Amino acid sequence: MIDSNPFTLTTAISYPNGRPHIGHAYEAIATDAIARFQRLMGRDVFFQTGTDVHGLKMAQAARSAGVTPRALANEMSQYFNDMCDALNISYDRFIRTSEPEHYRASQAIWQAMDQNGDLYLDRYEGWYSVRDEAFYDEKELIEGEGGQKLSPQGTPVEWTVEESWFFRLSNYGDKLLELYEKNPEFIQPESRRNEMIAFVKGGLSDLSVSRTSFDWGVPVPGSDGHVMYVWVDALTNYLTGCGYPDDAERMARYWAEGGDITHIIGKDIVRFHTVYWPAFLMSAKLPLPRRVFGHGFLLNRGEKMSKSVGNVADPLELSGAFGVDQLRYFLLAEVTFGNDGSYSPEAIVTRCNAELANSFGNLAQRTLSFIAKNCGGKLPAVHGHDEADIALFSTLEQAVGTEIPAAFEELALSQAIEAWMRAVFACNAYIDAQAPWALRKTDPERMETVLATLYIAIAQLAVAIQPIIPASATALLDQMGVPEQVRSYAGVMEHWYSPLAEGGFTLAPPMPLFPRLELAAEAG
RNA sequence: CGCGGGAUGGAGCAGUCCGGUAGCUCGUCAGGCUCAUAACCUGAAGGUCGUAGGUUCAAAUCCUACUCCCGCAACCA
Repeated sequence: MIDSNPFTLTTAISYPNGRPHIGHAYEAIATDAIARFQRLMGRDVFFQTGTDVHGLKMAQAARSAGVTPRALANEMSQYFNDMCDALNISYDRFIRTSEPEHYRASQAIWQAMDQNGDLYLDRYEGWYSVRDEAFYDEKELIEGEGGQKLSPQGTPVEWTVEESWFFRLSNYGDKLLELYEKNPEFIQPESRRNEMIAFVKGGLSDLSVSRTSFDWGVPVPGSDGHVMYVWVDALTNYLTGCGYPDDAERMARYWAEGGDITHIIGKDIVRFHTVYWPAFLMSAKLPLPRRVFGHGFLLNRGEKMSKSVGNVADPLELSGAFGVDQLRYFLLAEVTFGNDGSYSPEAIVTRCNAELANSFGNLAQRTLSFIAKNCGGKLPAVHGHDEADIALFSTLEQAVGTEIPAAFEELALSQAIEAWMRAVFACNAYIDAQAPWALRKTDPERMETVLATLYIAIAQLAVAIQPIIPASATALLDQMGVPEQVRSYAGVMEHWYSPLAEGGFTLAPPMPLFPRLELAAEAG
C-alpha cells in the first residue's frame, strides 16, 4: 500500500548555543520544500532535523548559567524545535543528540569502526585553543602583544597533551576519491566537489575522535574518561533516526545500500559530511548517502551577518512581519540554491507583492471572484476547448508536469519557482486575451469554457507550488474544493474538474490569498 | 605567490562545465484592459557581459596576465 520508494532527507543538526537565526531557517525551509515535493511525488519520505547538543561550548555555557548541560541543551533545543513548527517544517523527527537512543547508535558505530581496526589510542599534543576547540601547528600560530602565542584566529593557546582515540582517516583517501569519481552527484554543488577533491588529494591525516578534557558527550565504549569528538556523534544522528543499530527493518527502508539519501547542509561543513562521514560509514560497513548538498549563506543586504554588527535576522520576526509562506517563498525564490544570497525587508516586500500577491494571488482572486459573481459560485461547464485553451494547458503541462518536478528533483529550487512563475504569467496573459468579462455579454458559453480552463490551470499551479508555500496553497485548494487525492503532480493533471463541477461544488466568494505587504515603519 | 567567492543594461540575478543571434525579475517610459489585491496584458528604451592579450570561422562562455570587490576572530547554515 505504501509506496516502496523511500527517500531519506536531513538537515544538518544545529548547535544550539544561541537562538536560531535566519540561516537555520533557510536550511530548514529549503529541506522542507524538498521533503514536501518528494511526498507529492509519492515517495515514502523520512525527513529529520534536530540539534547537536554536545561539546565543550555547551558544557561551558551551562556551567556559567549554573545549570546542567542537559538542561541547557533541552532548553536551547526547544527554540529550534519551535522555529521549525512556526515555519511549517514537516519534519518526521526532531532529534537531539542527548537522546539515549542516539548514545546507543553512536557507541554502535564506534564499535563497528573499532572492529574494522580503524581506531587506536594515542596522545594528542599541541597548541590547543579552548575558544576554538582546536589544536594548531606551531607554524600556524601568530604572535600577539608581548610575544604571547595566539591561534590564527587570535585566541589564546596553551600547550596541551591529551590522550585521544584516533580514526585512521589516512586509510581512506583513495576510497574517497573513488567514491567522488564514481558518484559525481555525491558532493553538490560542483564547486564544493572540486574543493573536496583537492582537499583529499592533499593527503588526509588521522583524526582525533575523542576528548578527555570534558565529559559532556557520548562516552567512548570501554574507555573511561573519553567522550566522542563531537563530529563522530553528531554525524551519527542520521543513523539514529533511521533505526541504527537495532531496527533492521527501518534501516533497510531508510538507510539501505543504494538508498536515496540526501543531506542538506551549509557550505561550511561540507568537509565533515563528504570526507569524515563517508569514511566513518565505510569503516563501519554501512551504506553511504547518495548526495550531500552544501547550500550557500544568507547575507544581510550583501553583508555577512554577525551578532556584533547586529544584523542577524530573527526568522520568527521576519515571518511574523511578512508571513510564513512569504518568507519561505522569498528565500527559495531569491537565492539560487547552492549560492550565497542576500535578503532585506525591501526585497521580501517587492518580490512577494509582485509574484505572490499581484501575479498569482490576483490571478486566483480575479478568476474565482468572477465565477462567484457571474456563475453563482457554480463551476462553469466546458463547451469544447479551442486553440488558446489547448496552448495554455500545454504550457501548464510543460511547467507542472515536467520543468518544476525536474528542477525540484535536482534541488534547483529557485528554478522550480521560475518555471512556476512563467506558467502564472501565461495564465494572466490568457485571461487578458480571452477577456471573459467581454464574453459575458457576447458568448456566455465561451466565457464558461475560459473560466473552467483557468480554474483547472490555477489548481495545477497551486498544487505545484505546495512544497514552497504549503499553507497558502492548501488554503486555495480547499477554497476551490480540489479533492485531496488530486493534489499531487500526477493527480492534478488528471480529469478531476468535471466531476467536481458536476458534483455540485459551490465556490464561496474568495478572499485575497496574499495581502499586499508594506514596509512597516520598522518599529524596531 | 595563503584559501575561496564575485565582477553581465539603473538595481538584483541567470547563463560560463558542453563556445554560435545576451536572458529573467524589479525599476523607467508608452500603449491597452477594467474581471481583479491601484492588481493584469502588450510594446519600448537601456548592456562592446571588470581590463588587456591569446585560441577560434565564431567567446560572457576556453587559455594567459592583470585590476577591483567580498568572506576567511567570534556567533555561525
